[in-house]
Amino acid sequence: MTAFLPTKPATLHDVAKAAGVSLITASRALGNPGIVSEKTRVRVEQAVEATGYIPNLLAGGLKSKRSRMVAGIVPALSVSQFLPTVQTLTAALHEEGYQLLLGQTFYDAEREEEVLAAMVSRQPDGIVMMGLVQSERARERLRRLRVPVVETWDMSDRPVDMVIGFSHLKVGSALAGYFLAQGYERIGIATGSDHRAMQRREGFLAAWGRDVPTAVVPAPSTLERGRLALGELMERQPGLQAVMCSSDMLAHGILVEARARGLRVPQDLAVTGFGNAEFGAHMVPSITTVHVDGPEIGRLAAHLIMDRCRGVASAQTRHDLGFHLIERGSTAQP
Amino acid sequence: MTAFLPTKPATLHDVAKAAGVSLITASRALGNPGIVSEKTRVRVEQAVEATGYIPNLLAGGLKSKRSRMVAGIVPALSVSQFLPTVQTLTAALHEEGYQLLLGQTFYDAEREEEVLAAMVSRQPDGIVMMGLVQSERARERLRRLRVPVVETWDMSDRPVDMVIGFSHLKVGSALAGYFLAQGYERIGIATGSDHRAMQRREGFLAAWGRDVPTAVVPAPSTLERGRLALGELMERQPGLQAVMCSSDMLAHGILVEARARGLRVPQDLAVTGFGNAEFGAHMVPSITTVHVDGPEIGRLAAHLIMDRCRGVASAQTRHDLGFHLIERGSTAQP
DNA sequence: CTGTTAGCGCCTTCAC
DNA sequence: GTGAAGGCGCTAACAG
Repeated sequence: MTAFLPTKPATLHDVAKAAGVSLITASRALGNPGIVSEKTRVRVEQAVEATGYIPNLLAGGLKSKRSRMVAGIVPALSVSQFLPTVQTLTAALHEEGYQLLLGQTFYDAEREEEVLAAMVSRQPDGIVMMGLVQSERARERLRRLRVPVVETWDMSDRPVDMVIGFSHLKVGSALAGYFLAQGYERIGIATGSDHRAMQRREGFLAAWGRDVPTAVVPAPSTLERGRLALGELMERQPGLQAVMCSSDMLAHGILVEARARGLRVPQDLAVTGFGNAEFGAHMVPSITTVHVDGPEIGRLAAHLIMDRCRGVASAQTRHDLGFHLIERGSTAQP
Repeated sequence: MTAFLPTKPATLHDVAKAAGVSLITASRALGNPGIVSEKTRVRVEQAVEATGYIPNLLAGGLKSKRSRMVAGIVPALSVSQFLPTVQTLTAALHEEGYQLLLGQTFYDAEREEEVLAAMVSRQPDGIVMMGLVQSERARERLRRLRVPVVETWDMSDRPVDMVIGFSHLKVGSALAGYFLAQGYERIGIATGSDHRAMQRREGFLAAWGRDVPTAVVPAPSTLERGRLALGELMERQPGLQAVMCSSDMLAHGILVEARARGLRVPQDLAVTGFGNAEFGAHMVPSITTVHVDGPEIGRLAAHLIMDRCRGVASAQTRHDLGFHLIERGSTAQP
């Protein structure tokens, strides 16, 4: 009946007219079907079909103050560490009619502020950060904003709002404990330069008790940089027995370089990674690593934010998901 | 002066009052500084500082019909193939004050329609798809919408709107040509089940001239599945000499499994991948692969969409970026 | 260069 | 259960 050429997209007003009800009734039939009569609801739904109506969520958000968008901020999309988290976050939000706005900081505090400002302008119902918010100014602004903020992949006594993650210091000390138990003495560290990797190094050193030659590689952590790191460490530490790496890809590079130099792993050189990437479990030798439940971080972040939006906030602001060490062939004989 | 407690966030109205100008002048001072007087601009900027004003882009978008958001849709974030594209897309959009809304289809046509509908409700100024839009219904809807749509990582005679990519058929036939030139005879294919990988297989078979044993692995393509695929292919093709893989990670799995079985690469078994992942260049042996300029796809997509928004659209709707084969150690002696 | 007027499309508040 | 106003925050379109 109202099948005009779609010169102008249909608005709720058109739907209401087609259904013979008022605008607000049409709105309720779609947004809160329980409170209108069955008959009305059906007629409105038919009118939606007939008009090809697509709701404008921007307009809805303007009045209702709920944009149904969540900002998700990563250092860079190429940091594969965070991908499972972003994936489940996006999927869980989608289930509830929320969408993710993606931003990248490139490990730069200034860009972080810029990206956060850009996100905030879009009135997100929540903000999920991979890592802690670096800039103190940004932390302060976010606090004032009264928007749920979830920092992830780290732990803090003083989060902006909520935090889901684990202690990188403890990961480091757990690895040091493992190295000690294995009896390694001349060791090295190959690490990315980001805050979290450096925290793991700190934790390692604290438990290890003395300084350790360290090759710091710029982001992103690639296989090639792992290879170069081994070269550097072997020069600096004669008789190198074991290397702790800040990612599985760096560890992979160490394995490749070790083989190229004729070193047997783990007999001549032991290697550990971080992140439990899929490939590490199935290589030969497989890579000893630290596992963190990345997907769960994303799911939990989504739910914490959506609960806040619904007003069913829990008091718990710190969620420590822990980690565990997975011993594999790169440090131990099968 | 107006440093009240931030009970209500400042609006442009507050800024205008603080600056002693009208609302619209304040709007122009921020959105189009060139057309107001220097003095006015400075006063408005000071008022912004004083009030802590943060623009509400939702409200602006409602009136101006420009949301300054672009939808970016991937099969899944874990498909690392697309990451460089999404990364540059997001970054290029950010430069111009646009943000990316992220969606995932999980290779499912129904979810694709769902995600597109959700995105469209947010009034994006453009839509970037990784891959072609599958569902015919969704294609038709997108056409009506009069929103710039860029399909990527593929080529089509009949894109919804614009397409940036290359021909997967040609990639396949190029690989077959290479296999023929190398003199391989008993070969196999290990491939993901997605449309693009299957197109490469089709192209390969067409140029190869006869059927080839194929191990189809479910998404995502992992190292483990590569290992399993080699087992399957060796059973089905005695004397296997070479395997074409649909991704570098699958090829990596083949290499691992080959070594585990005591096969030398490339002497006993040659392997090719796809995507030119960083690790493939630096492993030993390095992986022969097909390179595609993923970052450029993202940049170009961003610019095509932003040009359309500015009305400076070019007539070219198909952008074939091509590809090239990179010969490395997994098929050739150094 | 600046201001007034009139909405964008929807949802909240209050009536009926 | 339904409806009539009014306004969310901002910006096009005209005027001055």
